[in-house]
Amino acid sequence: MSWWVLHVDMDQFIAAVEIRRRPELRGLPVVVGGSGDPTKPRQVVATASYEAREFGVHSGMPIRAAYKKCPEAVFLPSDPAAYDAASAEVMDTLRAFPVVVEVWGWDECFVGAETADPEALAASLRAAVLERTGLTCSVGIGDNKTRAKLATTFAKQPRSHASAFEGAGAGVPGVFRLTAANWREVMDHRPVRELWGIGSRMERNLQELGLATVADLAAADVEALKQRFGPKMGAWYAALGRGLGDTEVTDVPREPVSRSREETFEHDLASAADVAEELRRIAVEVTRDVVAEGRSIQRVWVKVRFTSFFTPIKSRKLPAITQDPEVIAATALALLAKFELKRPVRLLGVRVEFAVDPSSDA
DNA sequence: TCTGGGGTCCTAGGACCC
DNA sequence: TCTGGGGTCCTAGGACCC
Repeated sequence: MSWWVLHVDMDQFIAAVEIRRRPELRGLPVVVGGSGDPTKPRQVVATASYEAREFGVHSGMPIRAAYKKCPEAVFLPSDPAAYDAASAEVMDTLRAFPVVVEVWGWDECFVGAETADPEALAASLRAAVLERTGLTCSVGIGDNKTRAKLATTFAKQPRSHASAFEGAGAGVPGVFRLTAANWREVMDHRPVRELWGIGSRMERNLQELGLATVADLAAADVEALKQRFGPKMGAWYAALGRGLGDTEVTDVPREPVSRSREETFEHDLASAADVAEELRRIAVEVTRDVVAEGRSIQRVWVKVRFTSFFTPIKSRKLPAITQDPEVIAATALALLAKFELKRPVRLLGVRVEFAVDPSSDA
C-alpha cells in the first residue's frame, strides 16, 4: 500500500450535463455559453461537445465565431445552478470511497488514497461516477498533484496516442499514470507550455532564456530562474520541470478571500453618468452577495475595460471593515474618479476582499 | 469573429518608520 | 551636513487557472 494522488476530470462537463437532461442532443454538436443566442456579440463558449469540437469550436471562442464554424450546432445558455448540482453529485459519489477528495472546481478534483492498485481504484471511481450520475470522467494517476493533473490530459487522449507510451499507464482507457518513473520519458521532449502553471506569457519568457522543452527547464539553473522570476516563482518553475509538486490532498475547503462581479456591456458606455450608475449598481450587488455569506469587506478594487481592451485596476483599503453597500458604492465611485474616462467603457467590475474572519484559525 | 466571468497568487516600488 | 540598512504596509500590475 502506498499513497497515490489521483486527478479526476469530468469529460466535456457542462455539455455533458446539458446532454444528460436532453438525451435527444446526444451525438449532436452542442455549444454552451452566454445567453444561448449565437447572434449576440460579446459572449464566449463555455464548453463545446466533442461533436462541436470537430468543427473547430472550443471554449473561450466568441459564440458568433462558433456559429460561423458550425451553424447547425445547438446553442444553449449557461446554467450555473445545474452545473453546481451535477458537480455535487459527482463529488459525493467520490466521497463514498475511502479516499480524500479535494474539490478544484465544478468538473475536477484531486483524490488522495492509500492503495496497492491505483489503476483499479481509478476504474472503480470512473464506474461509480458513470453509474450514479451518467457522466464520464478521466483519471490521472500520479505521485503528486503536478503529475496527476498532467496525467489526466493523456488519459483523455485517443488510445492510439496514450498507448504509444512505454511503461505504466498505457492500456486502460480513460486512465493514465505519470510518476517519477516515466516523467522524463513522457515529458522531456514536450514544450514547457504543456506544464500546469506555464501559460503563453511564461512560455515566451522561458524561451528568451533558451528554455523550450520540459527537459530544458528541468536542467535550468535555479539561481538564474530566481533572478529572473523572483524567489518563489523561480524555484517553482525549476521544480515544475522535474514534475515535482504537492503530495498533500485535503478535504478541508479553502476559505474564499475575495468575491467579484464584472459585466461586459453589449453596448459600450459612453457617458460618465452611465458609467457611474452601472458601477454603483455592481458595487451594491457584490456587497449584497458578500453580506449574504456573512462576510465583511476590507478592500475594494474597481476594474475598467475600455474599447481598446486596456484594462486598468484601482484599489483601496477601507479605513474600517464594513458590510454597508453604500460605503462600498461610494468607495467604488471614488476609485472610478482615479481613471481617465476619455474613451467608451466596455466592462466594469468590482472585486471586494473579505476581512479576515476572527472565528477562523487560519 | 474581436476578445466572458470568477477566482488565486506573486512581485515590484514607494511611503514610512526605526 | 550627510550617511546607512531593514521591515512593513499599500497599491499597481502581471500571470495563471477553470
